[in-house]
Amino acid sequence: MASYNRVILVGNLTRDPELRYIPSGTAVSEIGLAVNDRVKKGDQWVDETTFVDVTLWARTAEVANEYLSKGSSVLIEGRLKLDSWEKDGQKRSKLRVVADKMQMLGGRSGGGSGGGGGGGGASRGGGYSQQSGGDEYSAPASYSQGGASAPPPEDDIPF
Amino acid sequence: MASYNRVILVGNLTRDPELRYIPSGTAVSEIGLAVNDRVKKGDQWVDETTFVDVTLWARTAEVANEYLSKGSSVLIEGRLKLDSWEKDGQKRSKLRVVADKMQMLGGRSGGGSGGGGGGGGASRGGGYSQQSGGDEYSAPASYSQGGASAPPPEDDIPF
Amino acid sequence: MASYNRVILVGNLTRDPELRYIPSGTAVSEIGLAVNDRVKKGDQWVDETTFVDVTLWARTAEVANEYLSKGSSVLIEGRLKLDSWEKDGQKRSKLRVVADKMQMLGGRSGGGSGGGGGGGGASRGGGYSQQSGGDEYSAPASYSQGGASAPPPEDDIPF
Amino acid sequence: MASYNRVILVGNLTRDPELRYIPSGTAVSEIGLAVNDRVKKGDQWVDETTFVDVTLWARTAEVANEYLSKGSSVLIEGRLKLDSWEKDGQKRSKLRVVADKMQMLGGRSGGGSGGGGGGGGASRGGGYSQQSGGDEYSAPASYSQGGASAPPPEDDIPF
DNA sequence: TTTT
DNA sequence: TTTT
Repeated sequence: MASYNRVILVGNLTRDPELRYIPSGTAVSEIGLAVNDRVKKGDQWVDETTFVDVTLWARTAEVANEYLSKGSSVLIEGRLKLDSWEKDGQKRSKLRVVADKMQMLGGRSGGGSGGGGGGGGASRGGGYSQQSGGDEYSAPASYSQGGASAPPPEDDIPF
Repeated sequence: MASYNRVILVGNLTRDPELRYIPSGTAVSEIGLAVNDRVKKGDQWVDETTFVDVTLWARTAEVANEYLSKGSSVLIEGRLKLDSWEKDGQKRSKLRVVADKMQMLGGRSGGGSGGGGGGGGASRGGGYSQQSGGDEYSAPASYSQGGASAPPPEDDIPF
Repeated sequence: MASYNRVILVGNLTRDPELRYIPSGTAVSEIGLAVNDRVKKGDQWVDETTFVDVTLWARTAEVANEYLSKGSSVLIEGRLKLDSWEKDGQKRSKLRVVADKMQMLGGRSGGGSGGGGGGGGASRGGGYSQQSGGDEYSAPASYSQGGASAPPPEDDIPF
Repeated sequence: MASYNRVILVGNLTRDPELRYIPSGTAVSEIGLAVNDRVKKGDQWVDETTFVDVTLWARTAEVANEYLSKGSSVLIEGRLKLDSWEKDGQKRSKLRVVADKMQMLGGRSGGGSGGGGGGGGASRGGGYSQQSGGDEYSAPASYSQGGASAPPPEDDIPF
């Protein structure tokens, strides 16, 4: 039972974040990440894009919703999670990433949110956070791994 | 295009490795990993198992085939890869891990390898490698990321 | 200001853990880790050992103290931290790792834990945690990153 | 002997890279990284900067030298290495990071190098690499882990 | 469903 | 298809 599960990704959002709240009031956000690797296939290097769905919780979800948009560059640290559900009597499952940390990277800030900003203890550093728009957030441990359990039926999953 | 893609897992094999050789002669091995996390769901800790398919290449594939078996404990470092294929005119895809490194962990050595092994420059350290059965292997960079491209049709994928 | 700091190590303890409590009552434990890499130097592979000091906090510190001993195999996830101090009017500093997670690996259980065992919500799974002694612990976020700051002068660094 | 050694950092260069060539002709570059974490100390969040010296080899070293400068934002993947030397009859040692991969992050591109760039198989993608200056490089396995061994006495460590 |  |  020695186990360890860690994923670290840097990529770009394939769409705007989708934020919702579960009944307990905890925020959840889903983002799609495109990660572009350059890998060796046979004897030549080719670009290969990996699309990964990422779930963010609590404050991290809200920050993502506020500051990220389609195209944003972001670093995600989390773990692999296997979602399972039934469809037409068929068992289906899908790997996703559940984020523990999210770090915006300057690269395509987009419209740049503007207002609000941080609040609470999650804001980072002093003045420079405005200039750069790059901050790291991580949910309190008690939220970071869920809170909701509903396996998303996502009827419209494309694969 | 700033991208980064890294996965680090410790888990147990759900089945014996399956080794094959692609036409170019490069070895490929598939293993199934069960990773047991203890995560917080709402206000209590629950066990959650994530099943991940891992592809190993070249020497690493052969070492896995020789020394690992169902139940073996192993650390895998690699990257997420999205396999895509069509089935009944439907696009399907699935995340897996392509390993760069494999490190056996003492824990359930199973039948214990047996013969020879190692060879070449890949054997690690001196006498202690026998005792522990724990060694780290990584394929040469030129192999580690593929060589074959066939998207496994895997007609019998269970999800 | 975009920053990220992550270290993942598997190695063996170079000495028994040293546990103490800071005034606030939080547990701190120091362990020394030996990490054995096989690296390429010029055209041949050589063994290279890296010695790293690791600080563990709170429950993780206590678990380490109870279950680990010299020689134990362990996986540590944490971050690099630069300790700074003065000695003879000279500024000195030293990198160490502050652990967020600790995962015992079966490999050299040593004298084997013995008493007590887990307690509270931190114990993992059912009966098997006794058998194997391998479990993952992580301190609540509120502890995991410090609380004390005293830069250990460590005059007696062992290398 | 089960060992694993992985460090992943995102930070900013504290100075311009220093490039040199070892007798065999292999390039080596040294960079200083400042990693800004926000960590909990007692009951409040404080900023904490960790300064880390990073060694890059071969093509990665040359790319760093060409595209990075003081202030640049970069992601480094590598391993911890303990350099040891004697000074005044005293054994000294110091942890550094030896990079396997380097990924420039848009954030403070600086003057933007300009000319030439890329070359060979290491250039990434098409036209966009010029625009963004953000690419990932990794040395061939045969270089990535050393070749030279000279332990830098670094009398002038800046902290 | 895909981003740069 | 699941391991401990």
